[in-house]
Amino acid sequence: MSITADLIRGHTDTIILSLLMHQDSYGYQINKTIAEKTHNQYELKEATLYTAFRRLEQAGWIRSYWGDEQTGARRRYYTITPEGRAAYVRLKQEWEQTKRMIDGLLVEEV
Amino acid sequence: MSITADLIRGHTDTIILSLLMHQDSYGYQINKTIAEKTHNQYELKEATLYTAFRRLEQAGWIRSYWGDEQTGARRRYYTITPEGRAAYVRLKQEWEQTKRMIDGLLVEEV
DNA sequence: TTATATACTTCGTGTGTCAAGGTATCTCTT
DNA sequence: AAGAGATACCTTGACACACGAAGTATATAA
Repeated sequence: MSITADLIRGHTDTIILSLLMHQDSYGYQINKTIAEKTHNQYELKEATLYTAFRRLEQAGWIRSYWGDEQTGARRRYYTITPEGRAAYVRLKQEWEQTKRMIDGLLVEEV
Repeated sequence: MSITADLIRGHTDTIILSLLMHQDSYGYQINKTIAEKTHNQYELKEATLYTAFRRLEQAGWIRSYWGDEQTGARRRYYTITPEGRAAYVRLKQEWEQTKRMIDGLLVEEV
């Protein structure tokens, strides 16, 4: 989409988990939601997105199931697990801490 | 040091440039300053640090010269170039933008 | 019928981080 | 005089995440 890319690295999982906190969703929709919420400033690359799903499922933080669409392409839905919710809380705290840390390191006066 | 690690990825260069905005410095000291400023929450691994220096010098954002220490280990000092200062301004803006973006994506209610 | 949107997947590559190892000098303690 | 610890730098190889590119398949709008 624009600038950002490497700066997000490491936050992908947190972002995905965050969206799943509300409700189950599937890859394509999750990405559209991200685009929407960031006013089209950001969108995950498909490969990144699906890699993250596999990683999160591997970690036991999400579970997946096929939707029962009668029409259109099949959708693989994801649910966040209790462990995933706990992980999200941790990751969010880490984000807050990291944010403060970086802010403390970057000088104001330019 | 603690938690953080992957979350910083991509901000290393910005942090180093930020410290060089004040004054010239050398690897070891830069790392100590980071540790100090973050209350020992964070410190770059040496390999990461020196890799970053090479990358930044390659990009023309910093220049290096040997200090004239009469005693103790030799020190390679780094100076930020005008291009480096311009880059820093950009990187800091990108950080602010990324920060807002991620904040907008992470739900409050847990 | 062609293009576009929806939807998922896999493979190979690149970049940044880091563990581990190395070199060398100085100071403080024993 | 020997040894430990701090200071200071450097290189190599491995790993993880992100991503470009390509492929599959269905539905709809032009």
